[in-house]
Amino acid sequence: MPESRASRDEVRVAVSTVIVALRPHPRTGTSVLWLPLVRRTREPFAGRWALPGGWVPADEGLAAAAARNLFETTRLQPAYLEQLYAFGDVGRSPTGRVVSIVYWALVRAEQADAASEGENVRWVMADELPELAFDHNRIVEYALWRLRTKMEYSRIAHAFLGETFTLTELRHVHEAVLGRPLDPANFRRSIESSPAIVRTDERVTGGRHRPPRLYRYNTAIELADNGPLGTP
Amino acid sequence: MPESRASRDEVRVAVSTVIVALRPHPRTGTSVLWLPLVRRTREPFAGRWALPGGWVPADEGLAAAAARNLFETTRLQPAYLEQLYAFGDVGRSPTGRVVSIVYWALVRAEQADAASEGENVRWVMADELPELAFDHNRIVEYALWRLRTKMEYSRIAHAFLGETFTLTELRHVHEAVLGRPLDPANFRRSIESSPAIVRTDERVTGGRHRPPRLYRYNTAIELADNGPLGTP
DNA sequence: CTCTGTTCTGGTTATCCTGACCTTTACTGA
DNA sequence: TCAGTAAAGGTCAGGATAACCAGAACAGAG
Repeated sequence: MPESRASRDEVRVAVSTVIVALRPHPRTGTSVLWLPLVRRTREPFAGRWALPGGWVPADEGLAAAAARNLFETTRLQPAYLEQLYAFGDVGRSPTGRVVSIVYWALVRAEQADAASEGENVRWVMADELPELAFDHNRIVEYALWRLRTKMEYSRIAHAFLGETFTLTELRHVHEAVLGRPLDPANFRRSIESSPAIVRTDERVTGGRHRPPRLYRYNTAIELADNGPLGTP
Repeated sequence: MPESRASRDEVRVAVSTVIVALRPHPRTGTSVLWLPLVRRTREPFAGRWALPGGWVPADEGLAAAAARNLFETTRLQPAYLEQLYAFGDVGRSPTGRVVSIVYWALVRAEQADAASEGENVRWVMADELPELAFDHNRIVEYALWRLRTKMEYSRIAHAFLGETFTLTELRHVHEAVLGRPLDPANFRRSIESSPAIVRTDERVTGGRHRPPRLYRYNTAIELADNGPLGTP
């Protein structure tokens, strides 16, 4: 939520985005969830960390406004963007009534590494969040819950990976999101029975082990069932 | 969406509600989904049917505004109210930019029967909708999809029934929502294995058959997993 | 060249869940 | 007393899942 233009009898509309990336834990090295925060430069909550966002102009769609604000503050262009929830309690902002349409985005690890991290943008681990401005802690909590439940029936893991990937890479994404280890053999079976992911003939050599095959998403199949809205 | 107060550079916030009730089909007699529509009295779309709704005042929460608008236009007080989606495309309304926070509500059959149905409020079957104002057909379509997918893991069927109910009544609710018949024996097993619904010792006599037992929801258990927001 | 550690890959088994179907029970109304 | 109806409970096969085991294929050390 950006600067305030307080006024009575007016409901202002903002967009905020919860962005999630997969990066290694600094100590254990296992992949965990990270998200970028921006430092607020104005009141209210000046100096506090918050989710990237801004006001919605009259001539721009909600998703477009979320993506634009995200790019302007962090230079990130997410591989996945989905509406999460509209937060509109009366007391959310001390400077007037604000309804925030919150979006939820995933970025690939390469993008996250290349993203500008300066004075006012910082990546933090999802389970080590500081106290955020407004009700943003609650928003992040809800976003992570949605991520965990959605992973099961959708192909959102795709957003974290490149065009091709090994089964172990894909399994690491699932493990990071779900927070528990998965059996490699069973995971392989569940993926190979799904038409959304196809095996290629390519292999990856160079590791001290049997070379794994590369897989890719089957773009012809749309498995994620988001209902009549397509990608709501 | 109510009357327009067109102005440039301003994003107005409205709430609309998709309300669903279970009532018998006029010919077949089986229970199907119905929803109440209100006739628009002003431009744009004057004379067309639309979802009940209105503007959000600065001092009222989103869910509260949805419930109040719903009561004022239809006298309905839903047993269940949940946020569905925020629709905010630029061209939704011909009279300026409007972001509609759409809620989704269920009412019991008794309430639906007692509801005022006059010149400007009419109940229609979900699969025989007329052409609605704005993008409301698309909104209803999405709401019904959510209802069908959510029925599986939640206790929302409760909203359609009273305190106690027989398994057949509960099964009829599920059948109406899913649109297909369910095996009574298997349905019984799935319900009895769930801790959310408990069997009482009461029976219902009067039918020309073995008297069924009454069941009730276990209020101590919160099975519906709506995440950290509780009832988002 | 052989050995070893690692991960990939495929297979087996027990278990749970689901759907389809059948039988018995218990009531009302003719 | 009988017929009709729906409740209630049981069986059984098939599919999905989880846990576990074993061989295959590489890189690097010695």
